[in-house]
Amino acid sequence: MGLAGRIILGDCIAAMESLPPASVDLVFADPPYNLQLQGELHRPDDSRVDAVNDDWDQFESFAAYDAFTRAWLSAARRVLKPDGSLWVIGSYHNIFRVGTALQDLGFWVLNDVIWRKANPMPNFRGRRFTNAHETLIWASREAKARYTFNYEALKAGNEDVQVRSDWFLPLCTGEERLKDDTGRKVHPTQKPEALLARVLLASSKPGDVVLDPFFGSGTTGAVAKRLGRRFIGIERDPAYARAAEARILSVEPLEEASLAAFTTAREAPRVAFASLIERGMISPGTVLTDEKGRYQAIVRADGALVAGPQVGSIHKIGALVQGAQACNGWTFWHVNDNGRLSPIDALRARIREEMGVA
Amino acid sequence: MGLAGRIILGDCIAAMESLPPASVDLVFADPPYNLQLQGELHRPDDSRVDAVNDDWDQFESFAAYDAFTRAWLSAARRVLKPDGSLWVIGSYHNIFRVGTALQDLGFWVLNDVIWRKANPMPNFRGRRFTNAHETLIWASREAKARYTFNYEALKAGNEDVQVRSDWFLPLCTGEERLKDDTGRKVHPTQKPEALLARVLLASSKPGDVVLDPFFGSGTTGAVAKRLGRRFIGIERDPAYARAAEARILSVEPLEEASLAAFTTAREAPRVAFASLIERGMISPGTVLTDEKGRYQAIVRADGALVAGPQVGSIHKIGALVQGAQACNGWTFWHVNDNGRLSPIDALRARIREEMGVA
DNA sequence: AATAAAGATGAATCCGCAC
DNA sequence: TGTGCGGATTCATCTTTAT
Repeated sequence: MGLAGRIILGDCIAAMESLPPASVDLVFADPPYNLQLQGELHRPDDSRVDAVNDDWDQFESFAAYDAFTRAWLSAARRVLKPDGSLWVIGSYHNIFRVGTALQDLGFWVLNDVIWRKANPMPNFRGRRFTNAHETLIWASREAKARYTFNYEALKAGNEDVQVRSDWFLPLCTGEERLKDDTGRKVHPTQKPEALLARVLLASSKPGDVVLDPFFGSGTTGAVAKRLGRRFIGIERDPAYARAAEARILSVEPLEEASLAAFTTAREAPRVAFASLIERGMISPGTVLTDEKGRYQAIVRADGALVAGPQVGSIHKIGALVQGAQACNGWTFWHVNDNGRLSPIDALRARIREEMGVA
Repeated sequence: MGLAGRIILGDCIAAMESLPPASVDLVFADPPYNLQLQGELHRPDDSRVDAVNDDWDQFESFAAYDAFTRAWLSAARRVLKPDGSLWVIGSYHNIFRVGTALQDLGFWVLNDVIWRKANPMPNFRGRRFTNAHETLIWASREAKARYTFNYEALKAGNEDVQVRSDWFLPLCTGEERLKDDTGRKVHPTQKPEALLARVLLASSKPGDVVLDPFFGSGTTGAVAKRLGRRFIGIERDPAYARAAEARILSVEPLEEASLAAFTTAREAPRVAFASLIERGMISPGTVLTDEKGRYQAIVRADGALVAGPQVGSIHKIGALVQGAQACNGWTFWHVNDNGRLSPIDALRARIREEMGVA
């Protein structure tokens, strides 16, 4: 088993410009945070906090950071497919700059998502609230994009309740945290795989191409490989890139059965109401009612419904009799099935079953 | 007892410019969010969502919104004392613009704080994550300010634990929500008093002057009066200002002794099956069975279960394989744990223990 | 009167294909 | 590129009505 993706060594803007346009389904970016730490930070016991102050994280000014941000976001936008989307993670130091820049460039914000940390670092000086979260922005390439969102699958894994914009997850520690020979962490801001897993499961499909322009220790690549996505990682530090490659090589992809897309109600093939009549499931002249028997309509041979002087589709007539804006006729209208009311949607389900679509 | 503060009727920028410089200890601002709503939105039951589409929330472009933001932030900065601080609340529609502007103007971000809504409006169309939070930015007037932060009092009121940057609070509804004679809400975006109470308790002292340039229905004034702070509220809509005045007049100030409480709302402990997978307690592809091994299902990476052609939650699939109406998947499904079947509910209990929600 | 069922509602950038 | 229309979609909480 190979890498199941590629790691490009070099500057992320140049590397993205070398990629073909509209070739990427999803971008996940964890850009430098522009932390303006003044001096070193010490814990109450005087031990030094291993803060994020590597060279790559220093920017002279907000203007320089903004220019850098616009440059990489523009490059990312070029390589994104029209229906692709982008995630960026950041903290209050940089996320407002990033959010403003991506809105200005035409990205369309879909959600901001809060990663609530289960075990954040306390505020040792007691001068602020414990900084217990980071912010992710999820945005489509443009306002009208038909982006991927696996709503039903996420809901099924979440007690049948739709997933909220605040996610509670532990930090990346322990076994998962990459360490070098001397036991020191390889990368200062390694993200937990659980976070990337949620991102990829929510907004990409198996086989999609996921680009991470700030690859670092390769969490995006590791999770992409495991979840059957392809990846492109760009990293300018050879040491990080080597660590990422070794890490990803040891990842086992999951079986297809635990990944396959399932057909949702939205994607299920259309069934015409007339086909119920053609198959003899409903006879012309049958009286349909709503669940409580308050409204009724008569089935015509051509699949239209009649309610008084009105003729129309099951949806139109359903809306009309209720005085509603819209109506799903499949769930609204019922037939009398041996003395019990049953929605005509049950008949549609039988047809779909025959068609071999669950 | 009078108002214990003043309400200025008029444009907030002009009004702030008429105030003396360096005269205010704290600013709390709830500016327009620039929502940019398109058409109407209906709930699945066809009822119409009462959207915020008031004139005051309409801006021509991001540039226009940015200009407005910079103008009011500049005016607010002038009236702030050197050691004063400022809070702004917003959503992803506007908060990045606000955060960028205030950083550019020299404010120093101390925290971003997440208001996690206990009862947010769902995403009715299932196209995004539930937008379940709003963001507050807390910033001092300048980087070296000796701002007020009542660390010890907050910690003491929070079970001796540092207060985190994510706050779980319900929406402003019920009795607290101001209604007019016809029973309609007075203001479309009234904030909960508990939110303002946390802000004022954290970052102001009794007797401090708190300025709210977007006073609306006067939540800031009501809480300020109750907590023994003075307030200046600026509101351009006379109807809102009148409602705010009447509201605040009926507020009783609290005794000083009872001011310190920083109580946390109780969160319903809910563990998603997907989180067992994220934490590596169950691997995708694992076969779950019932207690007697009669039924089985495969765990997907996203936390759904697969049984033959069917995909769904642990509860839905549990019900389906049994032909039952409903099923508690937590107690029905078991994993093979070293040759012994153990209910997945045992794994959930371990997570709950970690979360401290036994 | 007490309990249950039904209705209302909240800062929302909320569809997609065929013609 | 616009229009028409099939038909898919909701959670927690508080209030009102029914039993």
